[in-house]
Amino acid sequence: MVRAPCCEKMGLKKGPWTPEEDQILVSYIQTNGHGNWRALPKLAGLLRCGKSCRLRWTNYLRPDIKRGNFTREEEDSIIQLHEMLGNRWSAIAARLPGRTDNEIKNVWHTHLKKRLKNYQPPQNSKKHSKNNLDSKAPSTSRTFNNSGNFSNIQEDINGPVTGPNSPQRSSSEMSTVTADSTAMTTITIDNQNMFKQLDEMDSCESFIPEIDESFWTDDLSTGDNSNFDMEGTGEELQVQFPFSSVKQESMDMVGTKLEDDMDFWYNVFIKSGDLLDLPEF
DNA sequence: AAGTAGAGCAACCGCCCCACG
DNA sequence: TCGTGGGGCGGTTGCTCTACT
Repeated sequence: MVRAPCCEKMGLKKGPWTPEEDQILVSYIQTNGHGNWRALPKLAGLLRCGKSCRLRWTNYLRPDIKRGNFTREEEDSIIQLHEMLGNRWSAIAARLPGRTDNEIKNVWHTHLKKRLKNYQPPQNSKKHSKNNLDSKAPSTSRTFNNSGNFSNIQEDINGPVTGPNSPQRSSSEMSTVTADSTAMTTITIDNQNMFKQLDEMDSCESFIPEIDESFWTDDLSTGDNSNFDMEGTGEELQVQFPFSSVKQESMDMVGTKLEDDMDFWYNVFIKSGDLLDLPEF
């Protein structure tokens, strides 16, 4: 069955909104609320479809929208959240008060992608052959490199990571930390668990610590290996950073800024999986 | 000053999810 | 249980502005 269009095309206006239309929409919603978007334009006397009204309201007219340029902090947050959530713009927007998904999406495509590209070093894609990755596995393989950046190898191969309810997700819950002897440590993340964790953390505003580039380039550039005390398990996990990184001393996830940051990544990369499969280093 | 290219951004399109009857 | 419609989301388009030649 062919679905009827969301609005009658004939006679309805498209394109940029005029100040008069904005005024009508705002005053109507302030008086009556938006209720049924499809019925709203008729009731308000607008020659627009409900979808257009909803978009205009949510992306531009809503009183709680923060206008103006994005701050460096906001941009950093977007980058971090995008690493975790992928193109789930609404989920990212939910963590940035006053910003809309559309705005974030635009900023990403116009500014941040370029910004990331500028310091994204070349990857050795041979290290991540498709054979090494279950094509149906709900995981994203991220590779730390010498600059401390990481890229989404799995996304490169299988397309973008989808949301937590995507039917493409399988029930596989394996998380792995692997390393080769040359240059990179690859951490395969179970997205299903990760998203579940993120959803659980929605209410925790302090979930994401401030991490700037110096976290990677300064703090993690002095050591060789690191021992992580697995939180709550008493189990010690040795993670080798072949880019000669992390401080030698044992880290207990509390205290210094470095340790707080590692706690964050520990939550994202390690704790998100139920199993750790640690091959020999 | 005029033409062109690129960037930025608002808005649209089409698909998907979910509530409801 | 299934069909339907509304709302939400991500991708894309196209207009406007600005910088450059």
